[in-house]
Amino acid sequence: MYVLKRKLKNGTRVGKLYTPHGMISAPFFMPVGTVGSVKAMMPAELRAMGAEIILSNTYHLYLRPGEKNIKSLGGLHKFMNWDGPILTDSGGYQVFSLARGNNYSKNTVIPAQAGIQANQTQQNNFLDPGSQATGRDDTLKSMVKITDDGVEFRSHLDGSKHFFTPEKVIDIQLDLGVDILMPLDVCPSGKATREEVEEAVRLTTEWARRAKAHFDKKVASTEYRVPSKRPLLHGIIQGGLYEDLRRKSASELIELDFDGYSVGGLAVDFETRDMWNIVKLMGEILPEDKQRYLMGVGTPDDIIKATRLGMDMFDCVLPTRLARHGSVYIKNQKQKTKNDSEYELINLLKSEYRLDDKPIDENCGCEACRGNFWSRGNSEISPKINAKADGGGFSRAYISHLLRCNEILGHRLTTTHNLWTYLNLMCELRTEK
RNA sequence: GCGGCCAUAGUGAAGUGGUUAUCACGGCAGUUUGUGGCACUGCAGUGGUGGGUUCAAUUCCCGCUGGCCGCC
Repeated sequence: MYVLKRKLKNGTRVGKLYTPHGMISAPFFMPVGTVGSVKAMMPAELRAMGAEIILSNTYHLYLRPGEKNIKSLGGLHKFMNWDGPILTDSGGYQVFSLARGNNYSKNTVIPAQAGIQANQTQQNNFLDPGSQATGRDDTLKSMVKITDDGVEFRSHLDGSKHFFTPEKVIDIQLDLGVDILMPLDVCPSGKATREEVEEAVRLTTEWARRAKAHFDKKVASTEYRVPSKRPLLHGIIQGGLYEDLRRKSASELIELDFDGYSVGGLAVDFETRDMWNIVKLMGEILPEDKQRYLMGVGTPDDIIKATRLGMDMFDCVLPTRLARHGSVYIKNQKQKTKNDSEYELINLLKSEYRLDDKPIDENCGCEACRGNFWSRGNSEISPKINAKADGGGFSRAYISHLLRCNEILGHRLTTTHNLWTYLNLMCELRTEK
C-alpha cells in the first residue's frame, strides 16, 4: 500500500510504500541484484548505505537455481540473507532482449560463411543445433516465439526450451516469496513499428488481466491472504513513444486496479531525451494514491527529473555496472546553469587518475571516500546527507590500481561509491523543501 | 675456449622469398539505462646489428653482438 505524504513544489511526491517485509520511503532507488546478489555487495552494506529494497529477476532465478529450489530453502529473502523488501522483474524484458539481440549477439554477428567459428563462440549455446545459422536475425528469431498464450524462449545458459505464461510468471514469483511482483509483459524494441507497439500493448493488457486474476486467486488460497503478508502486483504500461498508445495502455491497466503501476519499455533502445513527454504524461494520468515505477531509469540526472514528473520508484544497472567498468559518479562542481547536469562520470582507469591521491569525491560520505568500512557498526542505517570525506578514504590512484589489477576490492569500492551516491541522492530528494 | 639452439610490438609467442607481418596480454580512447556484461568496440605500437645471394630478404647464407643449453 502506498501513502502519499506530501507533494513538493517541484513536483516530487514524498510517500511511504508498505510491503510484507517493511516500509520504504519514497521516492526510492532499488539496487539491481539480478541473480540474487547486488554484485560485490553484502546485504548489510546495502542497508548501511540506505538501501531499503532491492530488485531481482524472475527469468534468471527461474533458470538458475530454480524457484522451487529457492522455495524449499525458505524463499528468496532467506536464501540471499536479505530481510528487506524485494521486487522481481517478470522476465519479460529479458526474454525480449534476447529477441532484440543485444549484448553478445551484437558483438558476435555470425555470417553464414563463418559457421565454423560460430561453434566456438558462446552464442553457440543458444543456437538451435538443428537449424542453420544464416545470420543474426534468423538466429534470434528462433530464440523467442510469442503467442497469445505466452512466450517460448531458449535459455541463454544451455539453449533449453522454456515457456512463460502470465500465470507461470506469477507462480514463480510467489514461490520466490517476493514483496512486489511484475506481470509478464511485451517489451518492444525502440525501433518497433507502430503496429508492433500496438500489438505489444494489446498482449500486455491481456496478459496483465490474466496475471491479476491468477494472482488474486492464488493469494486468496494461501498464506498470502493475510493482509500483512500479501505481496503487491504492478501493471506494466507499454506503448513506446506514442502518447495515444500510452494513454490506452494506462487506462486499461488502471481499470484492472493494480497495487501500483510501472512504466516499461523506455530505458532501452531509446534516446533518453525522447522519453520525457511520456514520463510527464504518466505522471499526470496515473492514480495519485498508487506508486509509479519508471523501469530501468536511469542516470542520477534522469532520476531527479523523473521524480519531479511524479515517479516514485527506480532501478538501474548503471551504478553497479559502470562501477565494475571503472566509472564513478561525482557531483558536478562546475555546475553553472540549471541545464548543466548535476553529476558527472569519470573513469578511474584513465591515466590522469594514476597518481591522484584525492578520494573519488571529496564531498562524498560513502565508505570508499571516507575509508572506514564497518567502523560504525550497524547504528547508522541511512546515509548522512552532505557528509564529507574525512581524509581517510581510498585514493583514486589506489582504486585505479586495483581496477587495473582486476582486484575484487576495486569493484567493491567503486560499486559502494556509486550506490551510495544514488541512495544519498534519493534521500536528498525526499527531504527537499 | 669449442659446439648446438635462438633473436619478430612494452611482454610472451605465431608466420612468410612477393600488396598493408598475425595473435594474446599490456597501453590508450570510447560504449554501457526493467544486467546474456570483472564485458564490448575501436586505436596505437614490431623484424638485434653489419654484409652477401636475389628482380625482390623479416624469411636463405656469413660476420658481429646478446641470450639459453651442452662439452672441455
